[in-house]
This record gives sequence, structure tokens and C-alpha cells, in this order.
Amino acid sequence: MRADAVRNRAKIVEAAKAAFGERGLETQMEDVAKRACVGVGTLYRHFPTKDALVHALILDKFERMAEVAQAALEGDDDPWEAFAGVLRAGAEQQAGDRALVQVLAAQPQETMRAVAEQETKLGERMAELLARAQRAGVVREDAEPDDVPLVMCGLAAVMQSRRNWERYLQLALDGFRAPGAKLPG
Amino acid sequence: MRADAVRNRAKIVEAAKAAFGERGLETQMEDVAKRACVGVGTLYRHFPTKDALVHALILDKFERMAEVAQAALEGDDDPWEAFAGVLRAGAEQQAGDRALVQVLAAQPQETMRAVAEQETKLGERMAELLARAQRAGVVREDAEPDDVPLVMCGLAAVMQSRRNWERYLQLALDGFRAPGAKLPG
DNA sequence: GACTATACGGAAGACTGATTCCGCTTGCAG
DNA sequence: CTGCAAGCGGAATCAGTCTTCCGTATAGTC
Repeated sequence: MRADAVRNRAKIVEAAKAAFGERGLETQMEDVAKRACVGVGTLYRHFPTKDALVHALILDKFERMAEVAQAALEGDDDPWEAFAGVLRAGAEQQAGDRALVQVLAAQPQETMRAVAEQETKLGERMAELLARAQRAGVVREDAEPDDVPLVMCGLAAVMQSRRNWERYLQLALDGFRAPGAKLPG
Repeated sequence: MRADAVRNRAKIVEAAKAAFGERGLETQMEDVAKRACVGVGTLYRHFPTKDALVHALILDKFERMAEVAQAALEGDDDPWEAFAGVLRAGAEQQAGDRALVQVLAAQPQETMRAVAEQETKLGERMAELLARAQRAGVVREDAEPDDVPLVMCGLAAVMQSRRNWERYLQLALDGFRAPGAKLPG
């Protein structure tokens, strides 16, 4: 690959992250190109369609989240903090990326398929974090691994509607907390 | 207004409810017209833009919900059932209308403005139902009126992503339930 | 320094779907 | 029964974006 091509690809990815993060999916390809100081033709040589570009960005976010979950599994936070921390990190991630929020709230079939592998990995790690927290008695016994994406999906909609998502997250965490456990951290 | 115009308007509204309910906002004006056995021109004489049509449908849903809430205020269900019943009714309403779900999940500024009045009315009634339930000790003291739209908004996203919304609703209701109160009904 | 495979820019094309327009039809008042 | 204003159908138009195309420029090689 030619040096300038490498440089341009990097510029495009940066520009796309910024543009889609701010404006969401209705961002136009030309805007991305302009931000990257590149022609649309160049943009299309690197990503054959708008969808492909979006998928790449979303995939990246999921990979990052899966890493965060892995770190939590290996870290030495107490079980509650490990679990809640990942949820909070996910929320922050969403808060800074309108396109991600739109995708999570609407879950277009195809986009999700492109991300399936990382999603599974993330899901498994969250399941383990959840199980540990349950064994420690700080999360309700009847919480299920599938409750996590349920909550994150709802969070996306709350963010999109510019409502108080911090409050939503707090309520959700409260919901996971075991009845007997002390005030959540 | 001429008799055939009245008839057509009714057909259009019916057709639009069905079409937008099934296919959501990406429903095309021509589809609505076809369903109503009417030309697009006729459709546009009754509703000047697609947005106007959607707003009318959404407004109708909100009015209906406000009525449901009013009925709950006047009915003789116990405070928990009155409160939870309206939430469940709202969920059912959403479950049958993809366009409504899309609007609730994304809350396009303009659509919500068109519905503001009914939304306020509904909000006030829910607030009263919530307050009654709190006085009866069956809902958490720290629940707030604004938590309700938060939850319903999240529900919309969960539905859109074809996840288990009944589970989500159950978790949300559990979240409202006072810690001491018996198993929710 | 010359050559060529790569890569670039951005105007033009293609598509999709909303909206307009206008000649034809029809309800209904007189 | 007539006249015509109100209403109708749907082809044509318009608009907004994605995507393609191709003449031009350039990195890397000999």
C-alpha cells in the first residue's frame, strides 16, 4: 500500500469517527471526505459503501468494549464495581457517539450481523462478571445475562431523546443490585 | 365537506394506521394511498406532508393513552394496579405500532412538539397515579414522575431491537416497586 | 529522470421517495 | 337536469444522497 494511501485511510477513519460521533448516521459521505481533506472518490476506495464505513466504526467500539470487559475480569475491583464499571464505561462510550446510539437503539439487522462476533465475546464476558457479582451476593439472583443488553439498548433510546440518561443508568444499576446489599457504589 | 371526501379521509387514516403500524416510518406515501384505494393526490389533499400524517397518528395514540390514564385515575383498581396497568397498556400500544416505537425511541424534535400538549396531560396523570401508589407504600419513595417516560423510551428501543420487551417491562415495574412491598402483581 | 501502477478529486449519474400539477370526475345546490 | 366547485388520480417533477467514473497527479522503482 502506498504511503499516501495509508495516511489518507487514517485521516478518513479519524474524520468519520468525529463526524458520525457528532451528527450520527445522517452524516453525509461528502462531509466525512471534507473533514478528512480528501475527495469522495478516495473515501470510496477505502470503504466501498457508507454502510461498510459505519460497520467498521461500530465494530471498533464493540472491540473496545470487549477489551474493557476483559480488563474488568482480570482487574481486582470488587465484583460489584467490576460489573457496574463496565456498564458505566459502555454508557460513556455511547454518550460520545451519536451513530452508535442510533444503531443500538434501532439495531438494523445487517449492522448487528457485522458485529456479531465481538458482541458475543462481550456478552460472554459480561455474563461472567454478572455471575461473579451474583456469587458475591451483590446482584439479584434472578438477573440474567440477557438483561444487560436489554438495559443498554434502552439506554441508547434515552440518550437519543436527550433525557436524563445518568438517572436511567442509576435506576438500571439499582435494579441489578441485590435487595439485601448496601447502597450501591 | 363533500361526502366522498369524508369517506376518503377515513379510509386514509385507517390505511395509514395499518401501514405505519406494520412497517414503521419508512412506509411510503404511495403505499398508504394504495391501501386506502386512493391516489397520492388525494392523500396529499388531506395531509399536506408525510410528517403531518405521522403527527396526526402519533397524536391520536397519545390522546388514547391520556384517556387510559384518566380512566385509571377514576377507576377503582388498587394504586399499584392502576399505575402498572397504564404502563402495561402503553407497552401494548407500542407493541402494535412500529412507527410509534420509532418516534419514541428517537424523539424527533418536531414530532414531539406536535404532541406536546397531550404528552403533558398524560404526564400529569401518570404523576398523580405514581403519587397515589407512593402514598400507598407500594412504589419506591424515590421514584420520580420523570422516570416514567424514561422507562417507556427505553422500552421503545427494546421493542425495536426485537428483544424480550416483556422481560424489560417486568424489570422496570420491579424497579418501581417499593422494597418492602410484596411480589408485584 | 523516466515510467507505471496506484491513488486522487470531484463532477456527473443513478436512485429513492416525497410532493406538485393539472386534466378529468363527481357530488350536490338550484 | 345542469352547472360547477370540490375532489380525484397518478404521471411528472424535484430534491437529497449515495456511488461511479475518468482524467490528472504522484509514490516508488529502475
